[in-house]
Amino acid sequence: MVTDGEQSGERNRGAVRGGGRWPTVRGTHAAPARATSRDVARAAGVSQATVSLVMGDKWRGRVSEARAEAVRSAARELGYRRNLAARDLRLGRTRTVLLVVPALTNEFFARVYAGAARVAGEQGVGVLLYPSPEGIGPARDPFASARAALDGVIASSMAVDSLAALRAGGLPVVMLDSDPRSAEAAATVNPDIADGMRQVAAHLLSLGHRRFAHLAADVDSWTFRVRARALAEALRDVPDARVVRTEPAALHVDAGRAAAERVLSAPGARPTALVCDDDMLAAGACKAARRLGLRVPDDVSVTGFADLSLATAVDPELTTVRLPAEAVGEAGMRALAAVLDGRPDGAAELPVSLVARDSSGPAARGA
Amino acid sequence: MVTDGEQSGERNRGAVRGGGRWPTVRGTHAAPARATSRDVARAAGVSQATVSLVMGDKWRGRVSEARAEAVRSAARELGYRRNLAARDLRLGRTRTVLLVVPALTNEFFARVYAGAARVAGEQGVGVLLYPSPEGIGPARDPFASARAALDGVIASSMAVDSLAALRAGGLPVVMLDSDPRSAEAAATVNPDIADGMRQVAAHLLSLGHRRFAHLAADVDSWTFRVRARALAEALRDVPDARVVRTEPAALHVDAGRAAAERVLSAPGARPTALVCDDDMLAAGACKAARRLGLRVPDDVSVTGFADLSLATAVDPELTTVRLPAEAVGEAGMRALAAVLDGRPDGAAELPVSLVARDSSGPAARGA
DNA sequence: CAGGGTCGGTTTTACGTATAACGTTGACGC
DNA sequence: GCGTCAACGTTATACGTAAAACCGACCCTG
Repeated sequence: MVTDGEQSGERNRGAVRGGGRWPTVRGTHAAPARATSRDVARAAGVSQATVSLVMGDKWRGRVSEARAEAVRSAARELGYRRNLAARDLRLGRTRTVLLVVPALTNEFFARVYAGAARVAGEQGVGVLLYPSPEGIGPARDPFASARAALDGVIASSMAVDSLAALRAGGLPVVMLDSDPRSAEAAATVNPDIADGMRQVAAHLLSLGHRRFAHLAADVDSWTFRVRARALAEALRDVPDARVVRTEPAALHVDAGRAAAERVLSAPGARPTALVCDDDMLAAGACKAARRLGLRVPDDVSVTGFADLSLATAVDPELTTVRLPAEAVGEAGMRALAAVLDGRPDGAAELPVSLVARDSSGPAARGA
Repeated sequence: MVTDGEQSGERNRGAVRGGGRWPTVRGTHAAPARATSRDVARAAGVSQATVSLVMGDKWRGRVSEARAEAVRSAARELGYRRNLAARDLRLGRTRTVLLVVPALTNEFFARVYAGAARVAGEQGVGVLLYPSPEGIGPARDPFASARAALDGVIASSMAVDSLAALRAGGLPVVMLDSDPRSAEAAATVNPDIADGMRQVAAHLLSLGHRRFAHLAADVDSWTFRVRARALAEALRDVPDARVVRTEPAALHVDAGRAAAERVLSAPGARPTALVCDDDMLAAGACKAARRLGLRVPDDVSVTGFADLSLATAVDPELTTVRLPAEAVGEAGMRALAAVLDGRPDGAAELPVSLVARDSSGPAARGA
């Protein structure tokens, strides 16, 4: 039934190739010599095409259960794994997506990446990173570092100001932290930022705070605009609540410290609560308070955003909003996979939660 | 000279394929329809093989300068880029390496990754990450998440206790932060940890410190063993210098705080300087000091290791040893590339430098 | 002038997979 | 008993590249 001996010459050649192709490093270096679908076919007594069908899970009405099982067990026996290069070549795809984030050294994005990479690993796709060398800010040429072909793009709105360059490549794009109504993206994934800020406001209001300062980040992106708007809306209905907005500060501890020093030493009634756009700014605000001889939270409360590890490294530990960074990455990757499969995906919104720690407390009486 | 019309049917089929293969997402979606080496060959009036030679930069004595230039300009004209899937298939390689690090959320490793990814990008290779889900600690099955074929591995000694599992795959391995004399790795890349610790010791000695505590990390890996040894050796020749070693603490701020509290409140003469294995431990030590009513650096000096962004986020800012994390990643990637090219690479040692900030100061007199 | 080398290319082939196109075998209705 | 159809597989082919094998022409050398 199965022609057997005729192909042995071909196999021998394969062995020779294996020996020559792998340079012997440091003396010993075994050639992997992986099994191909043809090897599996031979072992299972079927044709190569059948193996492809079974391994690709496309055999529903085309291969009998018995043969399918034979193929699977032969594959297991030989340790067969599909050659991804050959598969990609045949399918004309890349199994590679580009993740555009401002900076990996920002823990939030490192965690977004970790989440995306985990899902990508499950799906057998690779994640290329566009490492913006300059930190937070628009990436000039997202393709500069990724000359390789791509299947799709996941981008943070903090790294790209316009999708024009990305769309020019004709690639589907999933946006993170961006306006869900943006029609440019194939899908969007956002933590529920507005809700987070509402929780912060409710927390501080319940502690008796009425004079707020909003320590804003200087990044012009959806996620920060939402913070500002949500805070303003949450305080609108409280009769005696007031909020001043500092001039925007760069996303660094030191910029946060400088901005906080200014607002805390400004003339007039001092705010009793500093609502910061990010944990790094909040850490800076705590430093500022200490330098001015103020105690946190006795004299002034401080809240952050993100819940980075930094939040518990500083003293006092920060009250902050925990953003599901890993989940953002995971959802982004899944959304892109869906789009690539032709299933259009909509806008996902992920829940967030307030973590109350030591940097917030009751408002000082009559201060 | 070049047969021209005969192949047009083939090309037409290609166009049809392009239309069918790319699912139309959200209405408009242009098919990329990339140029192949054969298209370039036709445009330049040469054979496909010649294009391959020229693009692969292997034409030194095999193709005339005139033709090579013709090929290059035709390629530029058509926007030709090599199809990596086809290339990989032909060469039997993967252009993918695995980076095994304890955790991306550890800023040090995020920076190592960033460096490696940058070099990898230049070389057109992808970097797969083994994301150890449990934080610092040995990775059980480095291949579990990376079922794809690999060309090589870069691993931190903090993530793998033994190379056995990696070597079993028959892959070349570059080790980071590991014993350079280890014969198992094809190459090693290390920051000059010993020198860093010597600089710390010299700095503190010059400030008059004589009673030291070494706040050690509980990770059993080369990089931490070297810290301990180098500190001991640096103090050996100083007559009245004494160093106590705390029981090892996990690499977290909180563990550092707990260990520091113990050593600072132990009976007997209190150490005037806390030498910590990592910035996170140092941050914890500062918290501990404050809780015990001690001032840093007036009552006790604290030093860290790594120079993470955390070092300047806490108050006071940490005196620490700056480790060239990005450079470690870059060197690791280059070393692996060298090994893969058959050029064996040795042990690289990268310079480090002490950054003196506010957490270290003159030893308290007679304390 | 024969024999060999070198230069500058081309032809051909194989990498391993997915899938369109094409048999083969029976069962079944009429 | 014959056409039809479905179920089950197989054959053949193309994806785009790299490189081995081949080949003509020209040059040198004895």
